[in-house]
Amino acid sequence: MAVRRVTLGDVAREAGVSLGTASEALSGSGRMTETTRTLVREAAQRLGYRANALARGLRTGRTRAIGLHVLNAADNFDNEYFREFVAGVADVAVEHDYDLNLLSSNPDRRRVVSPQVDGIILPDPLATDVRAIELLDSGIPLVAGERLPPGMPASPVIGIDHETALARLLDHAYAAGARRPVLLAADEQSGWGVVLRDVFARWCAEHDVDGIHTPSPFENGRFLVVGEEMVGSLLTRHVDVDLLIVPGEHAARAALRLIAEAGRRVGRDIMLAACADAHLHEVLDPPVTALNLTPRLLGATCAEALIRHLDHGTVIEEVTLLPAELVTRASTAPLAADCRL
Amino acid sequence: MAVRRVTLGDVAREAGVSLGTASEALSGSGRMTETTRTLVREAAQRLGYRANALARGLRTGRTRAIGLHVLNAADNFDNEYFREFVAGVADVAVEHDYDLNLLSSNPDRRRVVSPQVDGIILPDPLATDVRAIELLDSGIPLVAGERLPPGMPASPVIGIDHETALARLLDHAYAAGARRPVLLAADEQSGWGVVLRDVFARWCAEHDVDGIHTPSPFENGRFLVVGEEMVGSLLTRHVDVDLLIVPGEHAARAALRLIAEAGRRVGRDIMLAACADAHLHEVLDPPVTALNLTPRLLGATCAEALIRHLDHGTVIEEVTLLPAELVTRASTAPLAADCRL
DNA sequence: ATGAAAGCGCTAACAC
DNA sequence: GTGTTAGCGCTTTCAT
Repeated sequence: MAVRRVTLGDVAREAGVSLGTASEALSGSGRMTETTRTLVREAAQRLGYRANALARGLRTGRTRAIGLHVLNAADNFDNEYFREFVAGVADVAVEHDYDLNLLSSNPDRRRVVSPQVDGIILPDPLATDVRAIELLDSGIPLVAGERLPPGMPASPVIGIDHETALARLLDHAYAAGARRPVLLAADEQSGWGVVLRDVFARWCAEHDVDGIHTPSPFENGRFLVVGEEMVGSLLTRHVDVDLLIVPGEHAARAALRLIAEAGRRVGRDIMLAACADAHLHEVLDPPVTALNLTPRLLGATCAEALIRHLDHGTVIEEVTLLPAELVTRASTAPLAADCRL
Repeated sequence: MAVRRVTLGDVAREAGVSLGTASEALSGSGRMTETTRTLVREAAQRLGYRANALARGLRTGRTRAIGLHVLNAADNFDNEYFREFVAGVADVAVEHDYDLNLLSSNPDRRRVVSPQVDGIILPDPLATDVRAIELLDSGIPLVAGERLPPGMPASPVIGIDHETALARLLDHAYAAGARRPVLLAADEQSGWGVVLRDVFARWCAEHDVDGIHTPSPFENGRFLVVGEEMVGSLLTRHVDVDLLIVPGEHAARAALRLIAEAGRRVGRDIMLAACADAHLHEVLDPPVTALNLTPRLLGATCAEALIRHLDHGTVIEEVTLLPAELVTRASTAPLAADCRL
């Protein structure tokens, strides 16, 4: 099982030089005859030498790996948003020859070993996530991929300009006749939820509109179950709701069904929109308006900033916000004249 | 930037014991007074000690991380199949407190450091993938998540029983009137492609059916571009095609559009099915029949086997095949009587 | 230009 | 029961 690995010592012996020389020859550093260098290179090649990353890391304090904190892999991968974020990070990591470590994360249990990574990306930090807090406190270079909820240790953040995006969505729906909006969004444990709540409240006040905000569990496949009664009771309690804003594609799909079951029709007497776009929205019936949060770009930007910091010491800005784009589809078509408040 | 980390030496000094004692106290091994043990534990707690995984790994030869080889992260994450696979692996890794390393993989360049993982999962090995071959040869415990294409170094495999599944799909379509099937599937670089090709050929021979097999690029979002002319020309060259089998959801969606553009109607004069199911198939119009390859289960099974091997030395079977389920939907409804060959 | 040697933080074998 | 020590494979001074 344990294969005897070829070490640098083996290479040095094979090449007839000392350990230190072999090391420098391969790393390309320092002063050296081209002759010895190629000699060592050939020996390494011949033996199939591959440096032991652990030993190197122990010595240098660098691992050439970045960590991606994942709170609950199974649920998170259900979201296109998260998948795209990971893809963006992975893309950039590969490009810079960094490994990507999905940091295992049972939220209840503290880590007993420190993660063997040079830097960490923390997508969608949650206030209740013990491990995330641990990572924030660890002193390892870190960038949060979305704003931090209140109460968490500070950190550089790269996030989305939800303020502008949500306002634009609300404006769009308002123009189409919506006067009684409901926002189903992540709760205050997430920075996303906090921002959306605030923007929504402010917008409603400014437009003298009586909006309803209902914190909902984080968007994923389970929304189908959890959201069921939430949306159902909403629609029966507030029969005049004419705009339902849900977190993402799973909720949108569920909402579409629930709205139909409530005897209402999206595109005629009620609108539906999602805060995070996904391909699924294009094929739903009707297609669902959403905010394109450019998660792949966001992930890539986080990784880019982190790696640049690690490789060149570049300082990461305290807060960077990327714009989001409103993608309008049939689900927010103007209400029929006889359905307007 | 580089934070002075707390080492085991610090803990030992704080607790007033020696290094070795501190180590054993924390790892819970061997003989020891409860008193000293708690003494050390408390000191570690007080100092916020976190073991250095690198040093431990160097010493023990174990890292408690498994590697997942990803050929092209961006493309792969487009597929529900792959995402689910990763989610399954991640789930099990977390459960056993293993970290999951997405092994960065520029296929053209050899790795210069050996991956710091105890074992490797190789989903969908491709014959052309230099890094995959390298990993197979590395001697690191490995399990392939799908059968290996011919010519690759041997390895334990956990895959899907595509033989039974595809035959079942073909039988189903045959019963619904299909007599002129086309299989668009991965090419011979992938084990999946090879199996599908063989099964398809055998089935066609047995049923005296004139099937067409066209190797296609691996299923992902780019199918929309690549598959366009492929499907288009197929439909014009062979106007009597009455069953189109595509790799996955992206191809299915594209095919639906292309078939419509060719003036034909799925569910009436032509059938459509996919080799790998996805949620998208449920919401397409019409919903698309597909084989549920249970990718999450497959990923989990791979991880389970690998970790059991690493933790307990359990031998991994040479080949394990998981069953796939045929999920029939409207896209393979019986052909209208006047459209049958 | 090259060799020798120290030491990164940890575990395990061996003294006491 | 606990302390001492060697050494995992590597990089990096410091001599030569």
